Amino acid sequence: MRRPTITDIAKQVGVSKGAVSFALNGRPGVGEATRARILQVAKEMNWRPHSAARALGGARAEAVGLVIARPASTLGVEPFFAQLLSGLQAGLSAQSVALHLLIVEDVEAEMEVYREWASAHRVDGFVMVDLKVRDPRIEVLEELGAPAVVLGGPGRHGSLSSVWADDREAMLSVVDYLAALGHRRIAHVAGLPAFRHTQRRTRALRDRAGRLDLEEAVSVPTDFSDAEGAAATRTLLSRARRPTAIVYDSDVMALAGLGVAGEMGVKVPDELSIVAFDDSVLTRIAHPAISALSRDTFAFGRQLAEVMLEVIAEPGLRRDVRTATPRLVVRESTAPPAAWQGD
Amino acid sequence: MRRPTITDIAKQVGVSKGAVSFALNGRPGVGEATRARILQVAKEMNWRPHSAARALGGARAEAVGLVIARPASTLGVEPFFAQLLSGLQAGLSAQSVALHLLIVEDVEAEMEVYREWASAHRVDGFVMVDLKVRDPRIEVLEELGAPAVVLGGPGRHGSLSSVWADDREAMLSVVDYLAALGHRRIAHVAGLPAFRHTQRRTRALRDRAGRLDLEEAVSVPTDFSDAEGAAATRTLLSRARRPTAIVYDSDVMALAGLGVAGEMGVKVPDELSIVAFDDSVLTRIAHPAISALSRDTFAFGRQLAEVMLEVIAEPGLRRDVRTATPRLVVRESTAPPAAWQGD
DNA sequence: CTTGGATGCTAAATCGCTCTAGTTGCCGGA
DNA sequence: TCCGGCAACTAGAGCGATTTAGCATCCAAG
Repeated sequence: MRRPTITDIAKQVGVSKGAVSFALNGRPGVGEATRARILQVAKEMNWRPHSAARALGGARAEAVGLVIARPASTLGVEPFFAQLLSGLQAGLSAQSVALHLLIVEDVEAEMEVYREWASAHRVDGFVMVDLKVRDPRIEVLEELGAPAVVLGGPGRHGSLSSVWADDREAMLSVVDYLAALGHRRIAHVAGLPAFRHTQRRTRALRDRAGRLDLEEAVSVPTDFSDAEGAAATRTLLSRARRPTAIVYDSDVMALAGLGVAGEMGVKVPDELSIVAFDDSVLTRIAHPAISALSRDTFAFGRQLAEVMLEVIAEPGLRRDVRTATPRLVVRESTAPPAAWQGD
Repeated sequence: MRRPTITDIAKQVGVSKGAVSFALNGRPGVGEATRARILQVAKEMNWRPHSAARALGGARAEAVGLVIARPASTLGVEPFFAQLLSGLQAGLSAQSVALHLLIVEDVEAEMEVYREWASAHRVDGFVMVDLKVRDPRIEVLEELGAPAVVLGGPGRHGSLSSVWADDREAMLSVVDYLAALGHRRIAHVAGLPAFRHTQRRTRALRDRAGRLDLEEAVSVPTDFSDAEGAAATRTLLSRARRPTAIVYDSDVMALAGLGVAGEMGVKVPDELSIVAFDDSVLTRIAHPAISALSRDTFAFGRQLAEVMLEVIAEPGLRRDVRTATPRLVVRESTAPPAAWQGD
């Protein structure tokens, strides 16, 4: 048995297709009695809209697209994305807008999907994550003229809207705190250098190190994996004068680093303080629990949704929203350095 | 400037729409020379297909749907899904079939999405995960007549195809190993009792406990969260005669349990052995590293894709594929119980 | 009694593509 | 020379919805 169409409903009720369309979309053009009968029959026949047909007509797709180009192994462990997705979806579904998520191999594929979805009216707008230094996706989205919101900033995202947290500010607060505890040799196990936020964090550390006159402040780039996080930690702790504090760009790497410290007999927090960018179950589960920069990622996703809906409603609008700066939650992994005896 | 359509191409080349359609889809009906010219112009105009229009005509959507009804907090930490997705996508994209992923609040919403996507021809088939005891989704999918593959089994999924790993066999291997080490009191921190696989694991433990004449073998249900995993562990370890081994239904809960053991001064593995169902970075990162039931989740996803494509190609076909049983990888968290002195 | 404007509805065009049923032109065979 | 057959291509219907133009009908005001 075929799926019912508005034509079937029209026949059944004895009115025209147009009338049915008006009734089902709650717009004027039909009387109350007819409208009620149409809705009744539609329900009985278990009718539901054919989104492809709607899209053809040029109507709203009532969906936004999110394409992520990342190896799944990275994606899996980071609670950040799941939380973000959850918030995003909550915000969108309030206006019954769906979220179309696709995970692809690389940025090339990601841009191709943008083009396809845009030209097929599959979505009304895009959310772009993992802003890179000189990001080619910006240009594609601008060219397509599709509403888009970039997660990340500030700046460097052309004419697109953005929602961002201040990574620089967050990093400064961590460095200040560690310096106040007495740390003079601080290392930073960073993420992919191609990411804008990695760059901002790295630069923040360097800037502040100069101002505070720290003895050492290195950033070691990694690919965000636990393996490279562990390797970087091993290298750092093998030095003659090893750092007394390490800041990790993700919770997974922090956990891996904690493991390496244990394996090398370096006591946390007595001989080494550890701080993680991004908070999650992992930092709380660990022993000792890891001090982390925490933020309400769910709320972040919600804000993203809000901005997205605004931009869709009013194309051409450009919004730049700065969200709350992640705040340092101190747990058991940070303490004054062992050798600290005043300045 | 409007997006180019086949009509534009037809005009430009000087042929009919039909010819263009034939050429672009690589089917007979046009000469080689014309075909080449059409493809050339299509490329120049940067044309790409409008999937909605295709779907309207009743053609393949070249996409499969995966809807997950889970709180994002659970989703985020478990690497299982990301790995699975990755494998699934790899398998599908080999035939350039896309994957449409949606995360929803509950099973009701999930079924609604099934109906919508099916009636809108948005996907050619569905992958269903998290098979429940008496699962209402089975009926919906059968009624829709859409090709579908269930992850989980064996049995209890009506006329739908399935891909599954033998949870029972896996649990038995763990229990046998622990018993061989000398453990007589084994606990099981289980997942949601509504899940089929939770049920199978629980039953396997109970069955084997009888056969091996164990002193104790309890299963404690949880919601898969680290919080409940920790709470269950606390309760178990607070008993007068506490278990000497605990099997956790997920890696996250195992990690949480390990934390609780540390906090209560129970030494792992000397006083307590820990085993995790599902392997990942987390079990390797932990200290001591956690013994876990490991499987190639990526390959699992790939197999899922294969079966999905087969079922789409030949509707009505029913396949039941049993994949490799997860194998126990022994790490540092398992050992003979401290008090063990022969029988 | 006529006119004007709502109101309630219909008919048909439209969106981009696929696919079937022709139509045309050319080649080879009798 | 004529015809059958095939390859190459065209015309146009159809997919399920939206949307616009237009047509009755009815009521109120002049």
